[in-house]
Amino acid sequence: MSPKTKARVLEYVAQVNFKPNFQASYLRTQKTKLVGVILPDINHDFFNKILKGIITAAETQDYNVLVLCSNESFEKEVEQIHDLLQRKVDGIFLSIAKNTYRYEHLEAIKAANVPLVLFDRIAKVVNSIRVAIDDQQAAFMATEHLIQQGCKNIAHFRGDLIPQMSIDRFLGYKRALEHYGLPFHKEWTFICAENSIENGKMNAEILLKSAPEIDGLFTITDLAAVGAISYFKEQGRRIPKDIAVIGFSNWAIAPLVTPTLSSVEQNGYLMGLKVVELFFKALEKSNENEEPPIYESAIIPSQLIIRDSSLRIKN
Amino acid sequence: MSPKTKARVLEYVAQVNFKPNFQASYLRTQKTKLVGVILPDINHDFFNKILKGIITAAETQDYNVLVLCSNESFEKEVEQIHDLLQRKVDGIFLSIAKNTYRYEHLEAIKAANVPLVLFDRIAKVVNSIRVAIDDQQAAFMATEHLIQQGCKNIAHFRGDLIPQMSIDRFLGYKRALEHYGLPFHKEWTFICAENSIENGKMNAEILLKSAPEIDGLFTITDLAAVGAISYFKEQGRRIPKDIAVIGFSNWAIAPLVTPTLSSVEQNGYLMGLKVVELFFKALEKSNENEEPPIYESAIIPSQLIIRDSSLRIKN
DNA sequence: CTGAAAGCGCTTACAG
DNA sequence: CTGAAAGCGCTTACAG
Repeated sequence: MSPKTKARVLEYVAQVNFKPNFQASYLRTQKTKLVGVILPDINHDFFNKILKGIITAAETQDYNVLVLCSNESFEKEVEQIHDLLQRKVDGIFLSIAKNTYRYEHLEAIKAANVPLVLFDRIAKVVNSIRVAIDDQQAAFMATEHLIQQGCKNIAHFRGDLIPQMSIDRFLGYKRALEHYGLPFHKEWTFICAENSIENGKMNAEILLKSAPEIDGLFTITDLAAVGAISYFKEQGRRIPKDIAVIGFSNWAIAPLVTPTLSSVEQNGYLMGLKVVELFFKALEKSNENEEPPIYESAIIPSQLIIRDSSLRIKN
Repeated sequence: MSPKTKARVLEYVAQVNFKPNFQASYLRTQKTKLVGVILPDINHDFFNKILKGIITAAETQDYNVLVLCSNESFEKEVEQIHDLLQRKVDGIFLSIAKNTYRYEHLEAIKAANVPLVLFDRIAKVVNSIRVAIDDQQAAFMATEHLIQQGCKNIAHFRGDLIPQMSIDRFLGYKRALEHYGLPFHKEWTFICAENSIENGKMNAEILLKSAPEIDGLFTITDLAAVGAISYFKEQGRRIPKDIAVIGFSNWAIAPLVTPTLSSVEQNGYLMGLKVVELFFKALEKSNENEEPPIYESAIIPSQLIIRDSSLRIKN
């Protein structure tokens, strides 16, 4: 091909704006430039921030993101994993559903040699790339804060029994009580089966009737805290003077409710960026074909956001 | 092939759980079973509900959804449309960015013979499938409600000048004033350039200083309403007695703020389902190859949610 | 260095 | 009705 011809061809390519067809190039390269994300919930502040981080970071490398929603259903999660494998995505990012306790579907991902990144809702028994916050430590901080505000009888609304994050936040709460020499009453821990205001309200009612001496509450979600506060107020308890409350996740509603809600901020956007970063690293390494693979993990820092619902001592 | 062999083959197929490779079958069928969605914003209650509807409906037909975010940028939107076309998605669902006022990129979609569904943020000049609410009518209802609550001097915080929805809500407001014989003061209409509480606060300050006689406010978003209310309260105005306020979109925060915020509920989930439904219809029709194509549209009903911020007359 | 050919995993049109 | 072959749009290994 003469340089002249070459120039003409290149010019033509630019002119018609030729772009290779990803679908076709897959057959040779075995790369789809697609990643799949499975979220347990879509109408969810925190997962949305993560999603935004994932989409933003993926785009920088010409990756597109398939978004699926398991609706907190284990069966759906399994099905969707297999759909994504069939799609031949280059990576799968998963936050596991609340009632997922078996992990064959995750092993299938590994068997297919597809990088798996677990985020936020991770499974400790599955070896994989992980991005999460240190829930235990964050819950410790939140409980410690209530103690420092003078609370002596601190209750906890936890999540379901299975999810690791729910266990860890509970353990952080318990550890803080022990650390500061406060008694742990197991009947002051309630389960919020679903993430809703109503659930928080309901638990608050049972709690207050059985243990009126409560003066502090740490809840696994902000919605539960909002529900609890609304019940406490109905019952004439002053927040934070009679009962100090702190939630978790720092949802958009936290600064808007009355009193404004203290919470633990998790940087979801950063978490999303990190998920993609570790995925790209794994992709590179997969070329080197190390055996056994080494899975990187990342802990995203979380921080206390103190607002009116727990602030008794002002300076 | 003997029936026996056939049975054995089918058995084997079931046994190894054979699934065709979508990527490869595309080459022949020219169908990717992928649709692309471009949202102007991801951390956004309403768009999230739409997204959930889209993902849910698409899944029932084995379609997967690529989610992109234009971040309200026209340039990004153009780029992402071309990415999706390169991906050979079977359909594109778009809610256009605030500052989009040229539509060559949408014409490119049509030229590529890819069904386009515009939702929520539609462009009236582009002929395509559309799913939206009747913004003008909804804004009329909201303003009418304030009038019925006895407001005489009603201000409006509108959106940017370009988006159709922003224009329509403004027109609905204006039409209601006219219909009920109230004067329209153009200096009582303010632009909320961004969807934030701060913006609402800021506009409320200017408004109250220039027109202290204001006794009603209709805002284009709930966040703007929340901001305005907080400023009014700081200034000692009682809500709704001195100033009645109604927002738009009925975000999750609306029932949680104090006073609870009246708003216009838009059923985002239903809108998402409808987007996919009209897309599937268009797919079927495209086989019939009608010329010129007829674009179906759907109007999703919206409804007033009256809460404390505007309710003066209780019965 | 260049260019033609093979092959990725399917589907479909066609020959037998 | 069955089965072999062609072809979708790329990339890559290879022959010239």
